[in-house]
Amino acid sequence: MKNQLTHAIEDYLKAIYALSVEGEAASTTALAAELNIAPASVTGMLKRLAETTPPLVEYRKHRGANLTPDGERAALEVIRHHRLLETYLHQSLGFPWEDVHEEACRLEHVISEAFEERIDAVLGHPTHDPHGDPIPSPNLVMPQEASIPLSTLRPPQVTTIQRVNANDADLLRYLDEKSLVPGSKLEVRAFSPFDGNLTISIEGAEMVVGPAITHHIFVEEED
Amino acid sequence: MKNQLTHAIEDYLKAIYALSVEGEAASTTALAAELNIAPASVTGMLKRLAETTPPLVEYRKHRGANLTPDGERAALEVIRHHRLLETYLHQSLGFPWEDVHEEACRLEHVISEAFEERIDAVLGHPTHDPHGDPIPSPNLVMPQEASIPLSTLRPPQVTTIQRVNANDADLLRYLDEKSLVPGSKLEVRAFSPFDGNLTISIEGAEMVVGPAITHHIFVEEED
DNA sequence: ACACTAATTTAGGCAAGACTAAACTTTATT
DNA sequence: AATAAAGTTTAGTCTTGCCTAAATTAGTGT
Ligand SMILES: [Mn+2]
Ligand SMILES: [Mn+2]
Ligand SMILES: [Mn+2]
Ligand SMILES: [Mn+2]
Repeated sequence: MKNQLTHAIEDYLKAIYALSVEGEAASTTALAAELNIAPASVTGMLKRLAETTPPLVEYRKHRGANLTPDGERAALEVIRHHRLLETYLHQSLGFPWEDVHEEACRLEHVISEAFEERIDAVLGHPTHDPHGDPIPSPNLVMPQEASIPLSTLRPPQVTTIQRVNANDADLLRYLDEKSLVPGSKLEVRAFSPFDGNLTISIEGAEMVVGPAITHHIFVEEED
Repeated sequence: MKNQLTHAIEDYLKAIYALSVEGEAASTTALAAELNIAPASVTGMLKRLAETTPPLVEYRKHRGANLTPDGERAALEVIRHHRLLETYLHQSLGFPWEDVHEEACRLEHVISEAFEERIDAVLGHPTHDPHGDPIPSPNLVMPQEASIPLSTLRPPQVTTIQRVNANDADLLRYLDEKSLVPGSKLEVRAFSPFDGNLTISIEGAEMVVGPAITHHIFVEEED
């Protein structure tokens, strides 16, 4: 059962997990883009992943890939490592939040279960990483949470930032400066049609933010 | 200058460093034993390491390998990572000292300079790892320290444990139990010829230890 | 000097993971 | 339904890092 997965395989599984939300298969090109690998290479790897014992993905030519239960478990294990590491790097080692992803992406493949347990304990069993993404439980269940893009809100509206979905370090640094981080309360004051700008007030300050930003910020869902 | 070294290469350089104390070249077999790799494979790697730009080792057929200045710098960088990590795992994350080596051996190849600096700062710039080995300075100078095997002492003698040289986890666990760790003061009370046993008192307790143990314990040198 | 042994190298192979170029499907457009 | 565009797969190569078996070299004792 405990077959040693390579770093490469773990990254593939993680990417497939991320791209196959809602049961949709992850396409070859999407994976290639996500992983920065040529599409041809992805095809090769998907075939291998579908033929391991036990198979880690279900793969149909030209249709893309889905994780098998085994594959999903392996993916969640890596994601748990990743998110715990991000949290640890940020909270305990003082890494700026825009830097944690890259470091965690290397460490995630290498830490032992003992390491995982220790940082989990030191952090007090956190439920979310610094970007607001939920951390899978020790028995690998991913908490299901609903949130909607800030870009879809219309004034007047008060809400709280749940999650920030961005990889670009510069954008993350900017968001941090403006307090556009998980936990921040904000009020949507105005909406401009055509350009989709929102006027919001957050932490006492008022600001206008365009869709290139509001698209990446997820807030609590209304009832 | 900053060529990306692979994990495998880093482990070779570290092993060559360890085996080539006093300028002696590291032999193929010794490296093979240290790295758990077939001698033939070691030969192949040594040739590659001697032909990189810049060369990392100086290699002469049947004569073994020495590090070039570039190779030594790379080795010291990895050793610094390793020893800082061991210290961190032990002190900050509460890993038992017999487990830190294995974990550090994987992490050492993967942490960034930022990570290195953070844990160094959190630990207060430690000079020695949990086994008493000196940590190379940030600019990669290895402190030179003299110590002698406990097995060479003869009563009566009082000394302090400086360093423990062992990889076996069971032995390390045992030593820890008996307070045979760096920093412990001890008194050599008696020596048995033929079997080489030493009677020592440490932390109030008296005990007899054989050469299989005293060989691995290094104490401060007399003047 | 010679032969035996231990250490080392050579030769040939394999698996993982990547790439490019070319061929082929699927999907979208007209 | 025909065709163009986009997406995907096949085929062939490369590098890294390891392996085993066989050949060779160095070192030692006589
Ligand atoms: Mn990764
Ligand atoms: Mn884990
Ligand atoms: Mn290592
Ligand atoms: Mn470093």
